[in-house]
Amino acid sequence: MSQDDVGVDLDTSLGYHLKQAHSVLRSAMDAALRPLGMTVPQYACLELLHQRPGLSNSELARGAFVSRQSMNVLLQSLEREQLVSRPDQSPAGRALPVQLTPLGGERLRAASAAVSSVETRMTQALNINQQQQLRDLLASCVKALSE
Amino acid sequence: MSQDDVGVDLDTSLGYHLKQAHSVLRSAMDAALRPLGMTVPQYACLELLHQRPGLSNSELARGAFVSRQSMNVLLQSLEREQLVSRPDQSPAGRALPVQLTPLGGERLRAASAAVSSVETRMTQALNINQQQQLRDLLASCVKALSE
DNA sequence: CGGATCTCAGATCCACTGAAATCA
DNA sequence: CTGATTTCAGTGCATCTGAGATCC
Repeated sequence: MSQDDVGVDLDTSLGYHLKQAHSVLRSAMDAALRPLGMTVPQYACLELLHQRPGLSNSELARGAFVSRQSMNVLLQSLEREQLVSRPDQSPAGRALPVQLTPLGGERLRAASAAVSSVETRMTQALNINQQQQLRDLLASCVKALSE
Repeated sequence: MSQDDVGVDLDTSLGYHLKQAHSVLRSAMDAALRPLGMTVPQYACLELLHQRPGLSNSELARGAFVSRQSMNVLLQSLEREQLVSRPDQSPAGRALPVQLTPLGGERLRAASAAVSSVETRMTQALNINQQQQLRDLLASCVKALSE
């Protein structure tokens, strides 16, 4: 467990810190959503739909950082649970706009509260400026890697 | 795609930015390691072993943020490829200390170079102070969530 | 390009066994 | 000192999720 050997690369690697933070946050969100019978990808999908109603499967997949296939099976399960609805026929083109049902909105409120408390806990040691800094720095990294 | 509706929560959510950054970085690392025939978890395991030789399966799992079982099958594949070695019998207790083989060290060097170039690309828009800030802010989040 | 299905690899959960440390 | 309890390591099994390829 000691780190007094040659390799301290991990401690200076941004990628490692990013991976660690993501892992810890993911675990905390899992734990917070489990009592509600919801998974993190499901929550992400519902949250996305709340803010951008009528997104297609592919758009939801991109927004939730999963593949189209994964989002499709996820949507099927959400449809079975009556949390979202899709028309049988596409109104234009091939995309089927997904809508949040009233029940879906209800479940989302509870899930949002749980997730918000996790995020609050995560950022409790950071002031407003630091939170903004962190968002900006992460956005810079994303932008640099996407170019 | 427009975001002129009520929900802008995603843009202010640290969790979303974290998820996005992690996703983009993961994709970039996947792409960089693919030509070398290596996956991200494999690289993480080798890098960890390089810096802390003799770690056990469980310790490697914690360090790479995967389950013990996943790390175990990963180690089995690395053993088949002669990149790591484990004694048949445990010298003490039940833990089998894992060692990097010369071939493993060789492959790791190439993989490290590929990953480093990705990390450099990611942080090229950030100066030294900003990189340190980002590490510190992420560490604060991890610490807050772990308490 | 978007949607749906099939198939496969990867990861996790659950449970069991074994060994070491700790304590009554 | 001994024996019970706790903790942690490794492994196999069943299962689930996610991604790729393909077709429409």
